[in-house]
Amino acid sequence: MSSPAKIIEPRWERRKDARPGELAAAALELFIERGFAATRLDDVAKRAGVSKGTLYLYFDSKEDLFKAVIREGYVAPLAEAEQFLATFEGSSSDLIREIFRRWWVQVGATDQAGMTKLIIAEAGNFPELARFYHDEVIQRSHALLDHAIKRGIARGEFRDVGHEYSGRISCAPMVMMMLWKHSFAPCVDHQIDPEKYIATITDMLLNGLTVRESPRK
Amino acid sequence: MSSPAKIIEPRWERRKDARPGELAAAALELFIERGFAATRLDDVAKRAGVSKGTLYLYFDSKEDLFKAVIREGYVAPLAEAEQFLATFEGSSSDLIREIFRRWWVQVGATDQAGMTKLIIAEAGNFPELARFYHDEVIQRSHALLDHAIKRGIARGEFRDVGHEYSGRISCAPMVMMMLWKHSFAPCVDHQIDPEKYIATITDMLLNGLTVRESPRK
DNA sequence: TATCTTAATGACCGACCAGTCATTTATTGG
DNA sequence: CCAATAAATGACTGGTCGGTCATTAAGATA
Repeated sequence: MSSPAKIIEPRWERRKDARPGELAAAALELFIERGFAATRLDDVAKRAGVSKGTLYLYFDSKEDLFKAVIREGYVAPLAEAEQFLATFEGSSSDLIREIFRRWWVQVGATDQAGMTKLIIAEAGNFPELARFYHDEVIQRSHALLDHAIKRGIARGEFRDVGHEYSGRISCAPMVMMMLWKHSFAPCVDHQIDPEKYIATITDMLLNGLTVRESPRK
Repeated sequence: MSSPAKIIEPRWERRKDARPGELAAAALELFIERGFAATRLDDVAKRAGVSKGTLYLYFDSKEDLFKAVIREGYVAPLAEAEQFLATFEGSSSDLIREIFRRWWVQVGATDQAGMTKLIIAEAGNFPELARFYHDEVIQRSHALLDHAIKRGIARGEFRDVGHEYSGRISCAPMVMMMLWKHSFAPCVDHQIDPEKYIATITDMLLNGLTVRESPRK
């Protein structure tokens, strides 16, 4: 009944180097999907194609795994954005538009966007991680927008709207779209069209609601 | 050894009418503090001064308790806001300003604001609850702002910014402030001044960033 | 091919918690 | 004062999941 040339598959392979990365990637997916507490390490291991015991060969605890995922996640599209801002030469309106566009392509549309929700959700349980994320990501994002707005003011393109909260407020609709994508979007049928949404943001942000005597582009 | 005039304290009292409200209030506090999944019903009961068994006399399940908390906190202020909008007679700019002001006083500054974070955090694990919150709170909030903007357009006060996302975008900065208050604010020292923040929102929302030929109030 | 090292396994433990229900006791009404 | 009623209790159950460890077997070495 058994084929004569049967190849015996090994039950598992030794891949010491690849395991941590694969486990962290699996954990990222599940943390984003379910949150920290609700993610079972059995599931993380299964998604990485190993057993839970193997996970504990590479990470001391669930929290250790979480920290590893966070550290690995704060990549440098932000650094790139800061570079872009420093060398941009067009109008400040175009700069704002371009920042939002890149933000969406490089972060918002990727899995990384789910990290925002994750951190907000777990901030209470892991204040030290929240602080880290705040300093490395949030602070810098706000500063980026703030800087773009200051540039506009300095060039006489923008009104002086006060420098304390303008960056934060500008970011809010983008952040909300990312949060939406990873919270309500999967369970209600009301999807957001990113392109149209971003177009509306920039229009509202730049031109405001009230009518103008002399409308601008 | 025992005093002769000893008053025997009853171990508990019958207070059928007061229990549900007290339990819901205790649940709100703990849900905000720890999240939905991490809140133990034993603790809710203890904080309300009863046993867990009593909780189940008034609520069918943990989810049922959650829905009761939502209904109690949001439904009334929203209905009031809808009523306010329908009868408001001033300028649409003032209407927007007043909506934000009331939003903050009635929800944002209260414990209820923490439910927003909670729902975003747990939406993936409890889609039923997310749907409920979406239909009862979010949809109506967006519609409210949207309606105010439409009113402004109809009266020739506002530009037509497209009706698909304008309500949602207008809400975003307020929602972000509520999220901030219940996530990062407790663990970083960067506090937000609500009054100043709201003033900046309304200014930016109404007037936009770009300079005007003829500035408005 | 025989032996050794260690990556990987998975059964197991103990703590935790939503939800149940038989029992207790405050309150009411005759 | 004495049932009768039902509000409230808290021990208990069944299932879940983070973390452990004795065992297994893949791959290296000679």
